[in-house]
Amino acid sequence: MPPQTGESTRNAILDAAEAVFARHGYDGASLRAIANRAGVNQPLIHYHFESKDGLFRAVFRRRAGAINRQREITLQALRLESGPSAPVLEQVVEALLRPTIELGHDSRRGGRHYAQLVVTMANAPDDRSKSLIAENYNAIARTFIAAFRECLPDLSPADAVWGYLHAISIALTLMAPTGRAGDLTESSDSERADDSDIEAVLERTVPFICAGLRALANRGNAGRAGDTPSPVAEAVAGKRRRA
Amino acid sequence: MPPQTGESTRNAILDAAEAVFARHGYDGASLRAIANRAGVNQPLIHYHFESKDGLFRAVFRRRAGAINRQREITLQALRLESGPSAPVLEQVVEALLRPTIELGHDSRRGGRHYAQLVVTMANAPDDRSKSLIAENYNAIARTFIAAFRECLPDLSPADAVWGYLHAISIALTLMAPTGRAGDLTESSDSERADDSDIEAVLERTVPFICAGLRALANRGNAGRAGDTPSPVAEAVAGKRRRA
DNA sequence: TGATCTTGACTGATCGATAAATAAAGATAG
DNA sequence: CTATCTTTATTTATCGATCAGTCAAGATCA
Repeated sequence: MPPQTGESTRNAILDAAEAVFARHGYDGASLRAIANRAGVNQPLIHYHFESKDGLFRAVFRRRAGAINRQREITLQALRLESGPSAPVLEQVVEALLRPTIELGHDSRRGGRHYAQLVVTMANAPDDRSKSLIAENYNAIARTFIAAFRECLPDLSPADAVWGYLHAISIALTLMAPTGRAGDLTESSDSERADDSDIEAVLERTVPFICAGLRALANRGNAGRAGDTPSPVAEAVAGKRRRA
Repeated sequence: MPPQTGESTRNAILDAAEAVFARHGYDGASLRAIANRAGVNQPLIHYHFESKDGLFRAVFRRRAGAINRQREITLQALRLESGPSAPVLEQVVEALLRPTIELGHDSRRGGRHYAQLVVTMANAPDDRSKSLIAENYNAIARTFIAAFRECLPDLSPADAVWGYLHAISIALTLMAPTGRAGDLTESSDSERADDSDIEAVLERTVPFICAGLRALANRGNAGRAGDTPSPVAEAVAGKRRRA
């Protein structure tokens, strides 16, 4: 094979690595399998990326910025649009979710594989995963936690953190569609739960998260006022000390 | 070493395997590391569990039933308590969450390690993970999806599935506390977000999920009535076709 | 000429798995 | 009560395969 631009083979290796790492994890992925999938030979990976660890970090670095840049641009636009008042919570939550979900559903490019990789790493306990997640996602987390509190002034700092983590938990699962939603739909049901339709997913998920965030904001200052439809506080707090 | 009862060494191996699998994943875990941690030698694992895969499945099987049994017992008690009317949604959601969160915070026994294992497997794309998750958690999923619809008659079957998946996404993340909640709290904040306090976590998470479920139930039939505090539908549905 | 890529061979380590020997406990028989 | 056999539990030693990483020697293009 004649030498390519250099950049194109690099990307071919990264694409292959993204897919193999996503499917088999860091330890389960072999450089031989990656080289084979990329149509190159194994020493070339060391030529370009030094080591297996270097390749893994390169895979992550290539995609990491893109999502967060898109999130921040959208959020900035929402701030301009709303002027001095706070932006609409629904739009803020959508700005947080949409880039990840769209990437996860992008099967032409390797987006789906990267999505799977992030989901796994976000919940992995090893140092490599934790450091890469923190490096790439703590800044954007703080940005959106602050935005939540702009929309909901009653939301305490700690509750904003919890709300963000809940939102991200949901978003991560939606990034890597497994088809489980369809599996759990009974055959007798009129409509199937389809995790491949981005807009349908967002129309169900954004209101879910926004309602949850508003509930956190109203927690405490609603107190024992009778306007909440159920005896929530006692049921949760008072119950259980015996299993 | 004299031969033990057999059962005690089996459990020692399972405990060690649970911890090592949780930390390094299936491929990253070596039978030698597991044997070393268990205080036995490596071939004994094959004597008791046939193969690495057999050991892994045994680890999973040992814990899988316990959580779901506890969930079903609690749900059954709620049904008896409420009589002919539907049980309180908050209590149903708590019945779903509490066993997993308690297990994840149980550091004396290996519960924390198993929790970490489940979180990883729930989002992993390989066949072993998917089949084990489906075998052990699809039945309980259908039970709680049905319970949600009892509490919220307006909740469509598909929305109940989505609500359940969202709830489980959150619960899974809470099972394996990473301390990220504390990391994301600013030092200036009055209260820290602490993921180690089970009751505090539940008091924030149960209302979040219940509010989300109710929002899904009210989706559509609330329509353009002015009682919802924000222009939700248009903002989510109409926006975006340009990035 | 120099950057890019291929080929092939090799190292040292580690992996899952197996075979064979052994030690203790329990049953059985004289 | 004791000698023998069986079963279960465990160890030592080792096999073949595979892994990441290295090196040397060349090939192909700009």
